[in-house]
Amino acid sequence: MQRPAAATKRNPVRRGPGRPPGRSAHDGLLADREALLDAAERLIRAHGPAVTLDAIAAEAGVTKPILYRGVGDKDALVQALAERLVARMTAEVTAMVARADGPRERLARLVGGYLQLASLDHHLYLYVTAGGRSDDRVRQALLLADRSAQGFAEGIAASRAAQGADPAVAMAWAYGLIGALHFVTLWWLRDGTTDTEHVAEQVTTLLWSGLGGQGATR
Amino acid sequence: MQRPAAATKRNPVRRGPGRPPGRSAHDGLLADREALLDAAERLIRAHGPAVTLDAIAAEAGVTKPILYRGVGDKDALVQALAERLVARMTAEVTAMVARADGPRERLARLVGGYLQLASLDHHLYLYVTAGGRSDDRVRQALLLADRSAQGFAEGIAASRAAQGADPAVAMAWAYGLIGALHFVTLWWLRDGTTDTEHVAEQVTTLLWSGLGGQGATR
DNA sequence: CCCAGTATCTACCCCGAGTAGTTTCTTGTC
DNA sequence: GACAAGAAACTACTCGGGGTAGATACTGGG
Repeated sequence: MQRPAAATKRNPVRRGPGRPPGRSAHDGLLADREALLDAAERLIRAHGPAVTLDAIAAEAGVTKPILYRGVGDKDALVQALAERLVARMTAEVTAMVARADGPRERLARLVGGYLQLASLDHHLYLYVTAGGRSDDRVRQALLLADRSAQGFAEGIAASRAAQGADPAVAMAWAYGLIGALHFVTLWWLRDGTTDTEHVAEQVTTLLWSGLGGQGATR
Repeated sequence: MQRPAAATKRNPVRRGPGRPPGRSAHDGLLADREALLDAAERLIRAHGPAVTLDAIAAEAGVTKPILYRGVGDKDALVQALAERLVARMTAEVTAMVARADGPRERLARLVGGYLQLASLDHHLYLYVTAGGRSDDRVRQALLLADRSAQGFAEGIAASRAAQGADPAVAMAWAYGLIGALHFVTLWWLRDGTTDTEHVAEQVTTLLWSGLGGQGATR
């Protein structure tokens, strides 16, 4: 029940718990949600997907409870980062796709863009696709997919409907597409045997023409 | 430096560390590698993918160090279980595929078999695809894929060569295929909106004819 | 000036992976 | 057959990361 040691009012030797002295509120603009997520991204980019929540909080200049208040638990962090990553990738890929001629070329740009963006952010990509702690492993694995499948599915359904084909396949196709992209990305990030363009072209061919390959020669 | 309590020679009240009395060696045939893996599978099937190594050891009638001696660390366990699962799935799917007519029908059986077998063993499937602890998350995600991609790739390369097409796409296609199957499986296991056959048919169509869909009407 | 309320930190808990060290059994040797 | 060296198997620990409780300092209204 006694002050730990010689911790007089302005003594910087802090020991016990409690809000630290100094630092009046609104001092720096620390610790809002976006700043926390920015710090997490920075650290993951720099140190790989194995960073701890303590380290992320420290990078943001705060401590764990603040991180929990602002973002939530680790699953929530992963989910928030996934949403930001998906938003960025979607925007970039959409822009790439817009500058394309036929539908096949659009697919080619999508595949190439996905590979390229994932490799640029590959630590973050890994954190988001495999970083979770949840018992519900499925949620983690499908996080990226869930966020982008809706958009994919709409595109697929619209395209199919325009062709007079059944649009009900959209969801299954969306997850299949993303799964294919994801695994090829992981494989390519790990082994990196071929160059991007080559792999992208191969995957595009698979996704466009299928194993049946009626149009595969190209 | 004294015996904990009243633990006389035949007193079943064991306290301190040390090999337990009784149990002469070769008593029961416990604790060989296969028995350990069997116990792990049993427990995962029964209790989901969140089982601990302690629990697995207990299920096998031994303790953690024995599990480590027989199998290795958690990554090794996951890998060993993945190999067994892949072996079983490959055998079953191969048998199914053998009873099929054309190449498209073979693909359809492969897809359907994959979905069906994964759903039968879905806890184990999740443990193997998402259960690892490794910092190298990629390895975990690709474990199943690595084990089966080789076989897929050979099949693809052979088929392509027979058609006079470039077999170099085989590896990329194999990972793409498995990724598509895996994500559709996860999605379907989680949401389960449609019945197996329907989803399998949709995925088969995607993989056989692609998004281009020159032969998509079937 | 004081008190309620709020912000933030330190120090802890929990749980699971992995390991050290102790005890018992076995087997070879005299 | 007694004994010692070594193998086998256990208990109990450390370590590390996620998550939380409780202590302490700042802020603003009465």
